Amino acid sequence: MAVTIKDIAKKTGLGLATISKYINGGNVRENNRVLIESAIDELDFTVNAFAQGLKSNRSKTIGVVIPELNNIFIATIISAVEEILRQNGYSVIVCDCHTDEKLECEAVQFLIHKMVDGIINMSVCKDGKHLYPAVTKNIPVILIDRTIPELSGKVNAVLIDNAGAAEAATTYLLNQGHRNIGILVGPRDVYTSERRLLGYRYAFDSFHLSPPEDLIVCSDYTVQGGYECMRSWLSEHPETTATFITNYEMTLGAMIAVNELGIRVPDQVSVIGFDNLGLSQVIRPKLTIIEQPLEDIAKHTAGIMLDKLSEKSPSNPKTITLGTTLLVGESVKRI
Amino acid sequence: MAVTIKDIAKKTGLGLATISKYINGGNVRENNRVLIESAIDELDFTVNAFAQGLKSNRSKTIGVVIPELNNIFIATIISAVEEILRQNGYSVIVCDCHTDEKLECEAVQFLIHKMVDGIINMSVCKDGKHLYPAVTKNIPVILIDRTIPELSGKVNAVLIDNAGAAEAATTYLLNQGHRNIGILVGPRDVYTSERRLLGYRYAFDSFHLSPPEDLIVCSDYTVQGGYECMRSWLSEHPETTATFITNYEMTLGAMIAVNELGIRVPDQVSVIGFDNLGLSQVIRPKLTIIEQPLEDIAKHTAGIMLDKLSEKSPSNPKTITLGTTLLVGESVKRI
DNA sequence: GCGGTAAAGCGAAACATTTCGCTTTACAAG
DNA sequence: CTTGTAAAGCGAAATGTTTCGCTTTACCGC
Repeated sequence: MAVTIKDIAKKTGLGLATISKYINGGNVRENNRVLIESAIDELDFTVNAFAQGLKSNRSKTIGVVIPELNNIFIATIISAVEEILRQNGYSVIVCDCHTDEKLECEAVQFLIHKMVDGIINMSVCKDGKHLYPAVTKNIPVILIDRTIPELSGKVNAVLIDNAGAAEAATTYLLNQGHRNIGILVGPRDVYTSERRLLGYRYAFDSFHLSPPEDLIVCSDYTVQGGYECMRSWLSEHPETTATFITNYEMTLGAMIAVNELGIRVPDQVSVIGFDNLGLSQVIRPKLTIIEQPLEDIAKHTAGIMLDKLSEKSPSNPKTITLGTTLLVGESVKRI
Repeated sequence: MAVTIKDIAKKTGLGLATISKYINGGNVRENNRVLIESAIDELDFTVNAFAQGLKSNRSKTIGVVIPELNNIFIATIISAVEEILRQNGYSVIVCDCHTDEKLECEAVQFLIHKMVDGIINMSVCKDGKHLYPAVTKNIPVILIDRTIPELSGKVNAVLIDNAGAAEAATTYLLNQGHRNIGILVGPRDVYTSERRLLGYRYAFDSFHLSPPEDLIVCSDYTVQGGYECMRSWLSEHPETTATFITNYEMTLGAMIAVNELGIRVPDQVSVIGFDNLGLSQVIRPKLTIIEQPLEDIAKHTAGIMLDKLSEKSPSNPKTITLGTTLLVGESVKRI
């Protein structure tokens, strides 16, 4: 039925090995190259990826396991990673585990069955057990955004300097004269959340001040969470002069709350948000925000993966930590 | 190196065909089943997907080609489709073509090389040429959200009743006494855009009225577009009493503009938005919106795909059109 | 205990490619 | 014209599964 390299060999009078060599980018005599190419065109040949995989044990496919596809921060990174990988001939299988550890664990096994050559994971599970099957089989793994101490030395990671980002934002607010600075972080046990809170405390430490513990709030990284928190800050803690919201969704929620209540930013309250995505650019006053280098995260992730897949002997895992930028807008007032 | 069914056959004393049968869910004598299962456990056997594919010519993989992964409407649908397909053993390869026809065309060929069993596509290309290679090879195709007349009868489609949705929204506004009703649609040549504008006109027709052509605006389905358009309506067309914004991003942009200008909704202007996603639920006043049945779109898409893949002889392509719901909130005033 | 029948089991061939270990070819220098 | 060498070409074996067309087994009712 289908056209195979045998047919190409027959048509050109060349051997199987030569056709195979041509396909895999090997050198072939010029006239034979022409011959092969015209035969391929004429018979409409395409190589059979199954047979290739069977021999080479490589699928040219990468598995991606994420907590929610339906999240612009995650989708933006994955979209950029996918683009680079596809340009290099790799397809990307996406598994959305809906922030469920069991589904995440199953997703990893599913991907291994599907013979993926590597796995990229923004992890839900804290101890990394779900990745053991991949590590055991020497499948390269790259953690993004969140690291897992138990897996240190076994897997790669591309992170951002969360503590540094939060410290920079908080320091900026302190330098502008603020002291009653609220911070809104995500769930207590999420890596980025912990680190961002830590950075906030560092900044106060540097100023030899204690942070206002009343104004430290853990929420859940959702719009709803940001909305509610901002309302309660404004009503229950009117002493709050500045707020630092540590992710995109919560920043939006907080700005909606502010708008609804008719509170003027930065006159009545200063705001530093997180992530320079879609809406951040439209909101007025122009937000002062921490910008994560999403494009760089994607580039490094794809780059490390391609490196690991092309190297003959396995090298040591890499961890890359990228810096963030404080984009100064008009949402912080000097007091 | 790897454990194969031969090893299982050897260990259990059974034949190759029996092991294969067991793996594929065939009947096996109870004691043999136990024997096979313990051998599989002991040797840590997993079937080799390449060899399976080579014989069966099926990858149990579906390709998805979309304009932007980084779009909550699209990501929500894909996430739900992926979940259902994965539960059925299918993996999903995502190709984000960044609203570029050339990339879209390449993505389809890429997926065919990757031996996908089916393709799901929210199409950028208007004439469907990019899908010919798939149609020719009898690979099932499902279009979502946007149809392509040229491909009618050759591919499946899951759509929503765009005209009906727009007609319902417009009729509602007319019934509330509005006449100067603005509509903001997407790019002129996008299917959903055309249909939604058509529905708007139908509604005016039913009332034996002509729509206010000044207030019909084409934008680009982005937050920025919604923001700018709402500002210009409010300043250049103060006669506007109601607006119908026909997608999620533009709805957000419009609401930001309204908030910034301190315009009261619905007292000064009534608004009907589109898509009951994330932010729509947080914005006050509670928006009156057209809700698309995202979950149903996903269910039907995955369902049709699984049907097509399991049927022995190819049946005629299906087109499903789903209805929308007008969720009445507090953003429309009776005048 | 026997015969009949449905279920279960079997081995070999086939799927399309890459790789191994050679042999052949081409071409330049002497 | 000969020789040496690097480049190119070659066929067979191997990869791990499913399918085909049978044969064997198990079990029921008589």
